[in-house]
Amino acid sequence: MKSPKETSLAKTGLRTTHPRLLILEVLEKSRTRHMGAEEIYDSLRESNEEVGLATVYRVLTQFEQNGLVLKHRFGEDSKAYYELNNEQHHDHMVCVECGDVYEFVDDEIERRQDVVADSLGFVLHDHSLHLYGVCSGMEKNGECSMKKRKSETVYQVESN
Amino acid sequence: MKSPKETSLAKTGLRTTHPRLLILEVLEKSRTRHMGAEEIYDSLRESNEEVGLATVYRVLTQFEQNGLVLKHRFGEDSKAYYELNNEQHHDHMVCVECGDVYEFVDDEIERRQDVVADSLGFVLHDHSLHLYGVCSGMEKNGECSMKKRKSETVYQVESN
DNA sequence: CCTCTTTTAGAAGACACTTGCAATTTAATA
DNA sequence: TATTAAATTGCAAGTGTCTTCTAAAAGAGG
Repeated sequence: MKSPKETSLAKTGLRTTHPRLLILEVLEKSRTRHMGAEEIYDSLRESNEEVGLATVYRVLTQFEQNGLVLKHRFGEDSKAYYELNNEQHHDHMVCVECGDVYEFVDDEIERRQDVVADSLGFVLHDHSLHLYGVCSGMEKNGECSMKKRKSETVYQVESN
Repeated sequence: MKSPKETSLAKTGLRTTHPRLLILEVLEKSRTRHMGAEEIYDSLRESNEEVGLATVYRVLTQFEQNGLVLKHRFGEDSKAYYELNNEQHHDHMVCVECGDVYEFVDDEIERRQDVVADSLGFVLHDHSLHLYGVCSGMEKNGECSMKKRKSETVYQVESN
């Protein structure tokens, strides 16, 4: 009997190892769904799980290559952030004060991107849209508005 | 009598130095308008101009802080690219095969970004939109379509 | 539980910058 | 055009993030 995590590893051909299961677990439990490699490493050490930093990097790279996670770079930040791939395409809105990341989709923007690529004579492969601003919590009272957020869903903007 | 480059340096309060003028010149002459620090450094050394790499980095940082240049990171590329700030906001379309960068604006996308930020309760400060694909030249015959391009203008997509 | 292959930890290395500091250059003033 | 104080530079050393090397350990099939 395989756990869901074992199943997803099996599908990629990657062996089920302790470090890989642990890293998936950390990503699942992540409040913001977006974590840096070092952050994942620290989180593991706090739970007294001995996983080397090099392994964390290696595993994340493998996960990305196998579509299990998505990798992003935000703003000037020179490090990468990883999120579990929920198979639902989305863009990112990042709070420049608290660092939290919100996910959204806007169909109109998606459509226009195709038009733009087309106009320029490109075959579009991929895109990344990052919005940077200050979230309502930080704006109002300096307290991150996402702290208490429980469920994580991609915000679908009304195409009004 | 000041040259345009001296004038723009003066406006920032930065002293007119040989390295700074040279770097502005290299950026002006750049075919793609988007260059990495090391690339600028190499270009200078090819013209027998002795400017240290650290200086190139330092100057580019100062230029960015003073609004003379814009800094971008594209895709997985871990290095930064710089372009002269032409004061006309634009997004980027990058060819994943030849590496060339095209600039464009789409008013509809700009508008929708405001709507999205608003819906999420954010005060929008900034954004970056990168489209990745294959340019027509590379797609057709493996030859970069931008090579012969002379004038560089921001492509304004029809808001059809 | 044996054997083969994959994976891991830790150390060393790579890459893209950044910083400390003494020497040089700039530019305001004499 | 000299003088001089402050800004700037070059080089070397240092950082942060990530990758690679190797011997040892752990998975998976028989």
